Amino acid sequence: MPAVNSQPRRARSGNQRDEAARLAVLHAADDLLVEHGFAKLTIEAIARQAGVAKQTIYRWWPSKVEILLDTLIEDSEKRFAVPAEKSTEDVIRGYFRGYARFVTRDPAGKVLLALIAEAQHNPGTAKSLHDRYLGPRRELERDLLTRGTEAGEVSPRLDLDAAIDAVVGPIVYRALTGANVPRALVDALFDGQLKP
Amino acid sequence: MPAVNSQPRRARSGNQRDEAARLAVLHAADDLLVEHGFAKLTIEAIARQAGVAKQTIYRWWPSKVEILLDTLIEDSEKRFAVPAEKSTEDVIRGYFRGYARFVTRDPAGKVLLALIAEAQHNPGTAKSLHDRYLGPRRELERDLLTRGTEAGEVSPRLDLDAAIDAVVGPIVYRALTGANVPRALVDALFDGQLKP
Amino acid sequence: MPAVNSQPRRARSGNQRDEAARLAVLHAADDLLVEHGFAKLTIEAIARQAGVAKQTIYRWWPSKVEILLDTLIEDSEKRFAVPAEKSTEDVIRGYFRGYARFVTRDPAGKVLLALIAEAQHNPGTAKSLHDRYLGPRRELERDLLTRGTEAGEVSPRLDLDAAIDAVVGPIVYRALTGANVPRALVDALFDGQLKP
Amino acid sequence: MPAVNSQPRRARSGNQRDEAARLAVLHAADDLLVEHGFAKLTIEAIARQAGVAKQTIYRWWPSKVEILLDTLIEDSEKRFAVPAEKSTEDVIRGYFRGYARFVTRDPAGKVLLALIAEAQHNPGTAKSLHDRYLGPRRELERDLLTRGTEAGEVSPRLDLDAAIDAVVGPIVYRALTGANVPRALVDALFDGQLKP
DNA sequence: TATTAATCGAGACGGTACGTCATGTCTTTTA
DNA sequence: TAAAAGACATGACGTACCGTCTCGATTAATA
Repeated sequence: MPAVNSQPRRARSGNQRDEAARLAVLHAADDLLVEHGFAKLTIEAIARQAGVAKQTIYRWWPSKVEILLDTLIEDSEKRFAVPAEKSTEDVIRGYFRGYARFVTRDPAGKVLLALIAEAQHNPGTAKSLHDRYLGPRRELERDLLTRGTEAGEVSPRLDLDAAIDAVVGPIVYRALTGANVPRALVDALFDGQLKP
Repeated sequence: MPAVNSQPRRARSGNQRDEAARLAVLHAADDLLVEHGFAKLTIEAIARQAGVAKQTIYRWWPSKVEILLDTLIEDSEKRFAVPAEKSTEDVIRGYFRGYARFVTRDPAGKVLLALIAEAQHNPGTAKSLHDRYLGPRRELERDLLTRGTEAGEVSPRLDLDAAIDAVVGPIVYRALTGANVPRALVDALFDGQLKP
Repeated sequence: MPAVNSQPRRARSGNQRDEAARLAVLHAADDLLVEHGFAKLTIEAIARQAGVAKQTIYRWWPSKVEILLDTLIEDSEKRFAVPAEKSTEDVIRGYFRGYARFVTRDPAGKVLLALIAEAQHNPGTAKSLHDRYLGPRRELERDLLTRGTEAGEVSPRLDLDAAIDAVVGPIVYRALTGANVPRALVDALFDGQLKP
Repeated sequence: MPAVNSQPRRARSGNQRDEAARLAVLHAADDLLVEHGFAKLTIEAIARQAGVAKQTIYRWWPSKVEILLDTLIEDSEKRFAVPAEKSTEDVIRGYFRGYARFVTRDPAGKVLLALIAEAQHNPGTAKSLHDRYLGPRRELERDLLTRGTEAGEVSPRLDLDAAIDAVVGPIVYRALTGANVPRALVDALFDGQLKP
């Protein structure tokens, strides 16, 4: 059964990890999740879609969760990075708007929702999700808000983590329950928690 | 493989649905979820644990999600009902405190988290969860808040659904990510959204 | 992937073992061995060819060796039974001629050679082959020769097992090494060992 | 995973074939066959055991059968050569006694049995076994017996190949079926076929 | 004294088959 | 007619080897 993606691909590079295979797996996982849902996201299907041997997947990823984390981390960085420099009110507000857009309208955001979901079923997923995604990102978010607070741009009503959860929580919860998250709602949450 | 739960049980009742079998399935599902996690919650395992034939499960429930919804609805009603009468500030505040307790500390609350999770993987689950649980409950929550607003006990900053999500969202999000939800946090959310 | 053998087949018979499935497996094993050789005789291929689930095979046979033993026992009985009644010289001589024909010219005889071969690779196969085929058959052969000796029809030069091996050994050895076994050779072995 | 056999070994010899690697492979194959049986005799296991890269094996041997043939030919020559000079009755009788000892009691004899077995599963093996082992050896055996016949030391009842098979066949057959081959049996076969 | 060419260990790769498990459907037997 | 029992086709799981390949290192013969 040949690869589904058609480009010539594959300059097999001997002893070294094959970057083309790595990308094929990540894209296949992404595609399958978006097109057919998590239930159809099996290792066999990924291998089939990517034109890759199952063993190649098992060699590099301990589970499909880690594959999804890899795609999530890459996609998040591109579409949804935590601003590392400026901490003005508008930048911070824009970050949360971007968050809402990511989890409700960007196909890549489905990966985050799927991983939060999977973490309920599987303690290992929970740990990986925290260690590799939620934890590091939260660190950056805290930095962002700390800098904003010091600059007098924002002023959280609650302790930092609680304040972030008070904004992010409703966004994610609505995404998980299939509701939309209009920009006005994000702004209201932001104003309520960070601009009082 | 005989039933795990030991009582003699089962006066097989021919013509009528066997209530003992129904209860055995619900308890088995609950037990398995709490003790071994969602991953081990298979139809086969439920049948084994309940000492029931698979077909008996398939006859009465279209999927294991509906089994869990049955247990969730029963358990919610017992431990976590939406107050139908009084709508004082304290009652409403108490309701959200109960919500937080349910999803973070009550084993039965794990069922709700598991169903929210499963809904990400499976559109049918999403529909059932809304139609049978989230929707009806939200209706009651809206009533509760409406009565509270009319009585001048609370005064939501946002439209009703958004206001409820602004309180429930952070609670559920923290539960989903394994964080605790101290009573003080619930109170702060409540005060911020409903008492301004 | 549908069954290869085409008849409508399969009136699935619920609680009871499905005889059609059993036969389909035996025939598929036989066919594959004869047409493609032992190397292609995998459980997956048998399942495919028989239009049967792998699990159905694993449910009833501990290994493909036992499948082959089943076919060998049935086929041997039909084509190559040990004469149970008469023990005249001609009957006994005819038996050994039949033996030679079976292992060198009958496709079903390939199964015996394959099992002797597999027994070298696998102690479990060796045990099964003895317990289910070689042992019982040797018992009957000993009876046959004992009756023949008592009737004065034959007179073995060696003890019974050695005498039988002195005739059967060359036949099987030549079959295993791809040589033919002409009738005259069988007769010469018979005359040399049993008619001196 | 380092080599299992411990000596420092291997002064990698650049341009030339590495004799140490060749021997390591042969010994590893022998060891694995004797200690763990044919089933565990995989190319990967040989490479592991020998501390050699798989490619080194594939470079020099087309299959593991050829490896075994190499060891068999060397070991046969040492322990079990066809007498090239004298052809007295005792020498010939001794040869067959040695044959029996080799296939039933010498670990190296297991290799011959394994190859006869493998030849049933694989036509390529059958050809190699004949071309490189059975054929040349049979040639020598015919010479031996021819010289013995001319010297009046033996007098076969059958044509040469049949006579040899009438002695060797029972020996090998009993070895294949796990029976012992006492010296007296060899002598009886020898006397019956070659001394009448 | 470089350069070339073949060897070696290592190990990634696309595959096939393994034996196990859960799915949802079906049938028989028992009460 | 409900329920226990369990056979069945389907298909994913994670593992083991297959035979091919490409690397970087080593070493002998050649230029």
